[in-house]
Amino acid sequence: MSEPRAQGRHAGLTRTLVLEAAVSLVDRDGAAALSMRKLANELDVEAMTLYHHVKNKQALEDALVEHVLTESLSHTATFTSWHEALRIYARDLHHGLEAHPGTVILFASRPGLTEQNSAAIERLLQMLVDAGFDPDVGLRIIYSVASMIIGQHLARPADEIGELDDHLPAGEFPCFREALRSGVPSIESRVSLAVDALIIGFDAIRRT
Amino acid sequence: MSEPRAQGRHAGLTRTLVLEAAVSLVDRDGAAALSMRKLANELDVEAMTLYHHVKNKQALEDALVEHVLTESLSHTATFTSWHEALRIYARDLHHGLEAHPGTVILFASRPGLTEQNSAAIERLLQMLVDAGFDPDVGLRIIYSVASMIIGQHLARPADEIGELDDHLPAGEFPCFREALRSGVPSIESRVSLAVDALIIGFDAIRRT
DNA sequence: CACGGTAATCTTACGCCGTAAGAGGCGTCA
DNA sequence: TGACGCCTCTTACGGCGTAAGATTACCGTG
Repeated sequence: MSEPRAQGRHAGLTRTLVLEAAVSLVDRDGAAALSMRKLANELDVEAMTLYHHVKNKQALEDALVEHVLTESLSHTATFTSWHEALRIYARDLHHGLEAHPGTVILFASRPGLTEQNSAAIERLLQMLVDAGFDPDVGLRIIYSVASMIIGQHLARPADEIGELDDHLPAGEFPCFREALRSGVPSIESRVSLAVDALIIGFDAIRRT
Repeated sequence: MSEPRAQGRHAGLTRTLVLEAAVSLVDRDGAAALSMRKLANELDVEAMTLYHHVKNKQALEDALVEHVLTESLSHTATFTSWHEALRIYARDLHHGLEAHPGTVILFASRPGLTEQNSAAIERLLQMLVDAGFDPDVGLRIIYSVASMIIGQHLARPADEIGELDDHLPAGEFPCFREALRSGVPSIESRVSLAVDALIIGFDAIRRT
């Protein structure tokens, strides 16, 4: 909010500072509100200045995805079973997206194969193969868990169902309404049920 | 591509024509390439003309989601079991997204509680409740399946892994590489495995 | 046929957006 | 001191969604 800086006056900007400001902005206002100009404004800088610290907007978005993944998948615990490993991967991803809900839509449009994520996948695959899964089945298992978590975070039943509950003829969709008696299902309850089911199912498939 | 029409000259536009052109454009160039101006251009019309047929761009995107859902969930078969019902719901959604891959990202950002979808959910819930699931568990089951399908369609391993396979030190990620020996996992194989696992898991949960 | 209303279309304009091109001050090191 | 390179700003372009309003064709009524 200060006065415009003369050309050449350093602002002390850093790639890290840029990314942190971007995460804050996205957490506060959502990914749709992320623009180079708004982000620059938050940093008291002109938009073009950002291009010295990130290649372009797409690279910035990739970096945000990487930031969230690095933050959530950082620990290098060793696991006692593939169940536990999968469950912890799911939990970490879930918590990361919960901490930065605005970034979910970025996960939906960017690859997400960061260093951290590849390493986590490698560790998971190792455990799955050791447990008797074919490597390609193991990979599909990991994709299933990650896809499900991201998909669940994209779905906002609260947003969707609010309207439904109102402008419906009251006699329609009795089961749907009954299912909502105790409120809209929380993301925790949805993720938890799906992770449980997937792991039970994978275990059964392993034994065939 | 004809000459500009004088004001007031009718172009014979229809909401349906607009939506069909939008689906074609998105199927051809992706959702990011959908703009009111480009869509208008496809229809030989000025951008503002479209606003007589759709409220705004967001409503247009909602309508595209509805279009795909209506197309894929249209049939009203009766099912013999909740397994079968879930499986067919998953298959229909999967086929719909496969037919219009460009729209997947719209499913990720828009609610998607269309008439067709609500009706399909109601039918599914009915079967799940009859089979002994609590209504709220049934709803979470449906959310799990839908989220997983959409998440799987958002993930493009081919895009992601191509680069990985190249710029990696060749000694790293041995399991990951091994899992890719027979190629990147197809979306069919990923969806199929995940649907199987989910249904086995839900069945086990039901019996507890 | 005349006429008036309504629906469909175009025109113009505004404030956003990403970013290409280039100018200018500052620190550093020879 | 001078030269160079880094960081920052300025300007500009073409694209975006869409508000406001002008223009014309069509249709129902007398």
